[in-house]
Amino acid sequence: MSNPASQTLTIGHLARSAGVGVETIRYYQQRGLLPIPAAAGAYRHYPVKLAERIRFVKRAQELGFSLEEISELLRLEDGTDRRSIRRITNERLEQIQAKLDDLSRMKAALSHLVDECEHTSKGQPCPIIETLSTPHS
Amino acid sequence: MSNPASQTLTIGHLARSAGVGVETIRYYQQRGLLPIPAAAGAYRHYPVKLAERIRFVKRAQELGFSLEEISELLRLEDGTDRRSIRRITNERLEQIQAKLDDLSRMKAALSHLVDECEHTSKGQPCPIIETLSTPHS
DNA sequence: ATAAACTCTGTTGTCGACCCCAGAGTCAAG
DNA sequence: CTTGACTCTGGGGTCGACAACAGAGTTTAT
Repeated sequence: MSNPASQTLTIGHLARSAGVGVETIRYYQQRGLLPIPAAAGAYRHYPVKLAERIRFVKRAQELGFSLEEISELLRLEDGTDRRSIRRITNERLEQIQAKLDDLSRMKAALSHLVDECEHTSKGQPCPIIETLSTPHS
Repeated sequence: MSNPASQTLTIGHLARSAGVGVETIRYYQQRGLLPIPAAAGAYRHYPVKLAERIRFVKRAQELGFSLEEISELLRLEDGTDRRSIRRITNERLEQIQAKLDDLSRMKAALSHLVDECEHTSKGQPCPIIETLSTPHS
């Protein structure tokens, strides 16, 4: 405890304070999302501020950003290059839209099939199996 | 070519005729999605019919079924147990709906942010970065 | 008859985002 | 000063659906 400011934590405390596992932190370090502080003594001392950075990452993940995209965002973290930030975010939006369209198609197709399956007589083959069995519509 | 009916193919021909790679077929065999024909001679002879089964799998995958779910469906392939087939399909539909809701939330959040980012003055911090940096809304 | 192309079995690698373990060293409390 | 909880490095394992490769044997076309 010879730190002047003492605004540092061990990796375990940092992990708990950010709500992640220790391995997550180490993984982020490897990926370049977090700096690796120089070891003072045998253990490293992590600035408290890093907890914010970790939560940044976690929130971005909840919005569907990949760690790759997030490290791009982190490089722009000062917020000055808004055009780039919007570009990344818009790319994400396009991916989301594509996935939404995809899923909507699936949903429509499947609910249609369930519907048909419920309304065709028992003599007929099951439309779900039928559809999967024959060249695609 | 001493086959009587000769309705068989080598694995490579089967793969091409079904539009997949040889490894895919072997993988499906391991997973129990495809039977492993007894080897006649050194190579195995694959009934042409298997191509249909493979395409069944592929179409089901396009609709978002996992191989695990697909093997359930294959066990019901005769189409007699429609209730089970509908159950599986409905489960899939629920998963799809959940994912749709998820993505819609993300989309709303992100487009809102992009919008804000475009309309706040340059002196202010970028709202996208801001949002990612502070406790979640 | 020979070469190209294929098949067989079995193993390993890929992607993404971690989790878990081992073994050795270290720190803080009692 | 001991004990227990922690940290360090380095490795391996996980999930899903394959792809790639190795090395040996086989078939087919020329």
